[in-house]
Amino acid sequence: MTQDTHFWRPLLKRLANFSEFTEEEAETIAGLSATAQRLCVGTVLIEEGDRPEDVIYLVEGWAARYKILPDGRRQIVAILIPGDLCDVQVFTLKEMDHSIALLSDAKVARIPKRTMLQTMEDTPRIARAMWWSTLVDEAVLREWLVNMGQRNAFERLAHLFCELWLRLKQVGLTSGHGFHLPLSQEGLADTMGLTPVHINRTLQRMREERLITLRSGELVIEDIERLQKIADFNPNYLHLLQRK
Amino acid sequence: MTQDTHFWRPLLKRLANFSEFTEEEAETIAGLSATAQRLCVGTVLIEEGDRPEDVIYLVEGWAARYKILPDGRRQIVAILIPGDLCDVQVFTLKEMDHSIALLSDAKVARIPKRTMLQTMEDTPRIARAMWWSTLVDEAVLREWLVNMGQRNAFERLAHLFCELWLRLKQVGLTSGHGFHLPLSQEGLADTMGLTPVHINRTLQRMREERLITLRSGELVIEDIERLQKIADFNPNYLHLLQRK
DNA sequence: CTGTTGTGCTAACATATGTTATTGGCCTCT
DNA sequence: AGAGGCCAATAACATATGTTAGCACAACAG
Repeated sequence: MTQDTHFWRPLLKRLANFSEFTEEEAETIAGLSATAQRLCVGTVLIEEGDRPEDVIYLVEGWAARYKILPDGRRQIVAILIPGDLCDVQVFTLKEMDHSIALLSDAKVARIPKRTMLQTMEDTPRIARAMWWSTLVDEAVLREWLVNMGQRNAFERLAHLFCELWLRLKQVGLTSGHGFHLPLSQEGLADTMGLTPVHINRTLQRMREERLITLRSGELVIEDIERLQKIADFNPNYLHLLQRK
Repeated sequence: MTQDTHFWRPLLKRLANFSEFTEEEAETIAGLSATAQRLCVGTVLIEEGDRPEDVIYLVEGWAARYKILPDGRRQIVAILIPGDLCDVQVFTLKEMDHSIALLSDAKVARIPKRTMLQTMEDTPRIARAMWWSTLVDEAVLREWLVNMGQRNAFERLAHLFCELWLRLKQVGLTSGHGFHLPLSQEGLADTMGLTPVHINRTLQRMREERLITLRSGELVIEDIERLQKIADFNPNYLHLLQRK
């Protein structure tokens, strides 16, 4: 366990796209949990069928929501980055219909059910902001569906990179046009509904065309405008305030 | 405009999967709107970029959420059937990131923003049920993503048919193992991220294998167990009470 | 009655992506 | 220092799905 008062920065930054909080509200959020836990890559946070007793808050590191098919294939249906909450509403649905696991070593905080429900009841503005973030998650799912249904491998990967870059920038985790991407080519494949071999081919082409650099988990987007154009990337679905 | 006291049956049936309502609560829901409007196929209910002032309730007929790409391709990201609400939370996000249009002639009721917000505030149990239904919509999106990412055309279509059958049964719109399917092969293609030609091929194969009959918009599932097995259909994501 | 339009169906061919296999680099463990 | 494991890279080949085109039929409008 570690202590760190800056836990909640990224969440507050994200929610600020919905509404600014007062000092008091920010403190309420910061009071949801004071400690975080270090966990290592691959740790399964929540499993399909579970009825979790906590909301998990991702302080550092990446995680993924995914489903496994009977024959072992895996589809990642969402990527979680620092500042993301795993299912604010986890108590509304009776049972998890998917699993969540860490994509990298990470630091997570747990918010007990009671605390969460009480806070939502006592501070409607915070409750609304949390719901807002759930709705944004849903919007992202819709865009991913468009991505899978209508775009080819090249456009699809480009779109993912554009999205991740914006989301990471929002919480201050980019450096210039680059960021740390803790996903192997197999992880990317499971995200995009493609095979690792084809992800590799596609990455090679992106490098050839001088769109990106990717070495040992560090992605640099060399030409973001062209990448966005290729992906037909329109950030409206992220519902950010600053349309940039 | 027409009057009809049974408007709200399908919605109440659906929400019953979350919680039973008292007589009084049921009346509150029925009081959300007393009139419905007939509209014809293709009518666009809400367009990307809109800031709607009403929640739309689908009384009869089908609708689809979709996004259009710059080159005209369309991806359907959700199918709405009677009893479905178009965005309870429409006022939480500032702007629509997708459109909704009718897939058939339909009857819709409009619930004014004020009424909706007031009801959510006054009757927390109803509010929670509405949120529950939003979460189920999100779960469906996740399953669709798995469908697109991991299943081939045959399995994918099979999965869609299984889902639609269950959802329609829930609101009493099936007859035996059949139901009315107001989607052309092009509509199915836009839903599955495939071409109409390939949808046709796939339907032919389903007929050959005696899985379905489909003639002039009437679908009959001839062997539902086999279809579910092919699709690897697990209804848990619909979060129904009766696991059937 | 006749043109028009939408929809379903089929065929021949094109291509994006999957499959299987091999290789080499880089860690980590012993 | 060697053994084992994970990951990236590449090649040769297989196949699911896309593309383009054409025909038939029903619904509908003039």
